[in-house]
Amino acid sequence: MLDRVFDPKSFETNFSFDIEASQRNLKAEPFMILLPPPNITGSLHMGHALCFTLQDIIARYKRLKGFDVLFQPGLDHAGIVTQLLVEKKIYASGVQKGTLTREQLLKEIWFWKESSGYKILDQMKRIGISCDFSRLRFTLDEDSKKAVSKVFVQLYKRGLLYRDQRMVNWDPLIETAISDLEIVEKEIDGHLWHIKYELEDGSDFITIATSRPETLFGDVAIAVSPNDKRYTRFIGKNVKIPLIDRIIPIIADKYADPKKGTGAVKITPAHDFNDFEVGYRHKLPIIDIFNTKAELNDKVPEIFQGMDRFEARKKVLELLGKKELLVGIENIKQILPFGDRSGVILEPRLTYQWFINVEKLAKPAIEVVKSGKIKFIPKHWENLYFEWLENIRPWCVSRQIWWGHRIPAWYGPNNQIFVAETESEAKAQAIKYYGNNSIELTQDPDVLDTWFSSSMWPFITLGWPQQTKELERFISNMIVVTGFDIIFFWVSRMIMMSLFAINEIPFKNIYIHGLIRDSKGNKMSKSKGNVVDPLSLCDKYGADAVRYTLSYLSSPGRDIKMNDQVVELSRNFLTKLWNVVRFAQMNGCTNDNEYDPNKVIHPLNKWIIFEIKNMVISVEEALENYRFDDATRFIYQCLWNSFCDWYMECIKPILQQTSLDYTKLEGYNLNQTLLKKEIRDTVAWSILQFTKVLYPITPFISKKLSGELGVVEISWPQIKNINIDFKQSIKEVKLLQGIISSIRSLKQCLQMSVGKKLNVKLEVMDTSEGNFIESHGIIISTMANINFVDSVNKQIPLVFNGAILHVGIDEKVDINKEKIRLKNEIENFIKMRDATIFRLNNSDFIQKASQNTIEEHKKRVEKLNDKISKIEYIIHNLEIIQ
RNA sequence: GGACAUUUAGCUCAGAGGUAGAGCAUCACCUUCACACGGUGGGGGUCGCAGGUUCGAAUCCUGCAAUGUCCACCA
Repeated sequence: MLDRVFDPKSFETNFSFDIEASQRNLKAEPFMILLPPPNITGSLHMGHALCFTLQDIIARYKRLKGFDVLFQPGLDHAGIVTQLLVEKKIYASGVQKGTLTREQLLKEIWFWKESSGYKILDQMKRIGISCDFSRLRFTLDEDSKKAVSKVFVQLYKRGLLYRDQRMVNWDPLIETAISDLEIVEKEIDGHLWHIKYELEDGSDFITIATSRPETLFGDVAIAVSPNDKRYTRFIGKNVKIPLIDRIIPIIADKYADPKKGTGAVKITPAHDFNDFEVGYRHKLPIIDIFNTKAELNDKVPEIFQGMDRFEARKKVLELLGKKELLVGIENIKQILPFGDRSGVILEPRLTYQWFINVEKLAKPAIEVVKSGKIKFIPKHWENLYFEWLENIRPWCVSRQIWWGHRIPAWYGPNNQIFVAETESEAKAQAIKYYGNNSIELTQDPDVLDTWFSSSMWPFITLGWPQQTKELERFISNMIVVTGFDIIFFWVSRMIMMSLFAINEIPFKNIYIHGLIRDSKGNKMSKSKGNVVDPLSLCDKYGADAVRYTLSYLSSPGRDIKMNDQVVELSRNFLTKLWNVVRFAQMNGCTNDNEYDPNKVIHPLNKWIIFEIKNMVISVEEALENYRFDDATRFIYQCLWNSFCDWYMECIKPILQQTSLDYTKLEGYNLNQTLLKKEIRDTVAWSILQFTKVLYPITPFISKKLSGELGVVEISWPQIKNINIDFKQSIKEVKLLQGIISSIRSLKQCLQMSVGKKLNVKLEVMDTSEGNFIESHGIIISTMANINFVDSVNKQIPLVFNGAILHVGIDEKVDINKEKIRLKNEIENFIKMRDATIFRLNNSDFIQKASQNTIEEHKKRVEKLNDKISKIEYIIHNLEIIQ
């Protein structure tokens, strides 16, 4: 017997889903869910919980539907993040910065990974994610390394990957290049300083505006617009750079915008993307004044050398001020690029890096989505995908850090590059090239962008480059579930790489879920302190409640506002379910394998079977379309409104009765014992259907409760074989519900004294409905809390098909309220009826509306007329009493 | 500057060319034997605004507004 109190902690931790997650059926249709590998530095946040839960719902549903499901977990080595974290730890322990060798650092990181890198997997298990943990993959394991090298070489051989000296975004804290996607732009309050540059001969000066005065040491020209009359006379003359008096030319270039600043702009090719372009056009030199940490180098006067860029700015301004060359300061809003990992302002920097010419890879990737081979759900995310791919720029894939896939490129003495999967192959190439086998090769010190290996995740997890059975079976039969924020980083690159490396689409569907927000709709962030921790929610309400909430709130294209209150709702629902099973146990309802829903006789049983069948069909349809919200809602409504509020309440009086016998009734042929047995079996059967459809969403409680009723293995409901004719039963139960609701409303309106039962005289017409009402009187009297009597004095008649219920009322009761209520009701019905009649009288409507619609309208008028006349009858009688 | 999304009850959100929905909150009543994390009965909305298409628009189209997000640019 279940505990009186529903406490998820009492059973959730007892369950493990490892076995079913690893069970495979090679004869069944394959289906894979591509789990985005969390970082080894990660711990489970709400976004993970959402993403993984939705995937787990799909995985479990597909398993129940008989698919061969592969749901494989993985971990991402997360280059920069992990290296920063471990370095910080090492430095905190007293090690001097910069003294660590590459080998020492890598050893420390591997050690850290083995001791703390698996935390998130346990947290995933806590929320019931049923991956096959025996197939765990890591983006930096040996097989991944082989695959990464192979693809790198392929790209290189096809000319899609190259090494080049170009301007890149440089992170001076981590001292590495990063890709365009790793930039976060932030608006800050900045200044525009106006600085005088004197002409070489001292005869005049030109004033430029800059937000970065410290870069003047790297200036190589002043540019003005060729159309700017203010400056025409300066073009071709030379100026002296303030403080250092180096001579540079004034040039005309369309880049200089007369409307911006002073119209004259200093050109510093080494430290600005646009200036680099201008410098290139005018064949100007490039003077890089920073080291890798963005400290000033030996290209500047000695007092500035080694100075940080911001310190240098202050000093430059101070000196300019003293020389009266600083002639104005404007306050401006600036949008500056920050490193998303380091949080510092990035510097444009000219370096040698490896780039992928993604433009070529993008074309087929656009095509597979345009042609519908790959679908985004919701569809509108395609726009974002296309927009990015159509304007894509080369992807800088090299990083000047140590933790990651080492670039498989080696350099000979004259810097000749040898790209190969292994060092010995590179060596072989070198021997051929130099005709000499005593050549020393040095491997490129850099590693690849973490997203390079992530982009290969769909096929490296399946064993590529080996042609495994899994690869053949599951590639292209996948769904990926993720957030919109990594469509660029991950999704699009996986599509490009799969098409390139294995010539297959990696997956068919991309489900893009919403963003988790706090209850006010703000993004969750540590700095705001509004982060909701999924694991503490699990501790408070249970993992099932958290999962249920996420599923319930996952409407396509909408963000999820998460707070305790919504999880409470889920917990309440699960409590309800828990108590339903307690009821079943108290009434001896357990699973009977002989039970056949097609053979039930009692209309209530037929009706609830019908309701459940419909619910299952709806849930299936919803899940097939990834409408987790709908699926959850259908189950909720069926369990709570149909099963608990009506079915269970109706059968209670029957189970408690000792003298009820349906054998007399035509077509029933149910004696007391058989009837109760049929009800108990239907209760158990119904609950089991609920545990089945809920299993993908709330696996813990489903498993627990199903077990309580004697079923250990959970399967998807078999409802296709249920083919009884429900029509009559639905009609009867609706009649029953109508009668009960009417009496309840009436009673409430009359404000009868607490707990007092109404006396009702039942007048039965000799019809099947009449007989039905009479024989189910026990249900009506219990549910509506009335006594059936032979006669009543002062009464209100309630008219139904087949019977009139004369509701006896107290002499003192004020029936005016009831009259007002009924008059309002009748007014509404009349309005509705007249609107419908008006439409039917409209010749355009009759001509143009569909036949079905017209029929519906006619039926509606009939029904409304019937209701109206019944209420009129009651009002008429009320007036007589008065 | 460009694009996308959102706008429906006090709140959170479904819906959708033909009678405006749910949960929470609210009001009234009820400790009845599965459940007060419960039950019963109520109240509450010109579906952001303005046009258009249609017999009929909350729903389709156009424009606008507000909010959010992304991309691009900025001396």
